[in-house]
Amino acid sequence: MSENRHGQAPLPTEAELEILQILWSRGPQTVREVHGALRNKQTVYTTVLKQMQVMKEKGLLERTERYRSHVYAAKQPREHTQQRLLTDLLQRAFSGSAKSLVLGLLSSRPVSREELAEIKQAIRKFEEDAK
Amino acid sequence: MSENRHGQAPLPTEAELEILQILWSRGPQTVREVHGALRNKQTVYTTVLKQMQVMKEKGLLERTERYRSHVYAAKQPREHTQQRLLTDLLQRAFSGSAKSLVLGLLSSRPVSREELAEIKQAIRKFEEDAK
DNA sequence: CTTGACATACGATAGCACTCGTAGTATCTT
DNA sequence: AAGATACTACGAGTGCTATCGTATGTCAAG
Repeated sequence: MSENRHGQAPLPTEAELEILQILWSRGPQTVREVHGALRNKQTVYTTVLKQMQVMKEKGLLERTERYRSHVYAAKQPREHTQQRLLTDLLQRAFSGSAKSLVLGLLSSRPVSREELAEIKQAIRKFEEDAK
Repeated sequence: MSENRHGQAPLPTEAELEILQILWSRGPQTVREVHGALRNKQTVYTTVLKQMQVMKEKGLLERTERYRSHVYAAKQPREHTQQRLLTDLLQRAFSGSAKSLVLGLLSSRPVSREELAEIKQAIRKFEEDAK
């Protein structure tokens, strides 16, 4: 009853994504530690606990029992989840057109020269890797 | 009580976006017409009606009274909403890094030669317009 | 004028995300 | 041993989305 049929976990919600970000950047953490990292949000300890329990049930997190407290880790790497979220938006909002997505990205806000250079570099990097 | 404080409507939800897509591509429509365009979803007429009423309340749609039935139109153009959705995802999932977003976009699935060319062209187009 | 077709308005419900309080349990300290 | 401390488990409430059924209004044809 816990996992999905294809072992494919659902896309994380807003609050779940925040927790994942912490686990991705800091590595496996206890609930206490995650709660500490979220202190800017005024959310109570047991809320974070409950949320991470639900995420484990959904297959978003893995849990390793430990001496005193449990340690949670993201089940999927950051890039994988980012790509799934992006693909989802690409379909829903851009009808699958990567071109208009990129165009939208550039015109959505002032893009610095550095940022543009980085983007172009990302494309070159991809072209290299493709060979 | 209808509009937002800044006249800034909330981001559309999944189902709302589907309705917006129809209005963007076909222009202003009655509920009956939108319902017709959604016949693949097995959703009842009054559901679509209610949804569009809510969207008007949120400021996502405009309504013009008419002889017998109302006509609804998207309040914001497609590009504007696409950009807001994209910016939202950029912040939430990519910590604002446009570079990793583009990289994620490219590696998320097989990208055809044509698609890649289109993307590069989009960037050139943006660089032109920037001058 | 009555009836049928077609429209809007709106209440009720189910599901999900998020939140918190309380209870239970194990460990540490004195 | 007893109380303080720290952790997990879980029920329950709130708010929002999506859905549908029913009530109501309007017009046109007979």
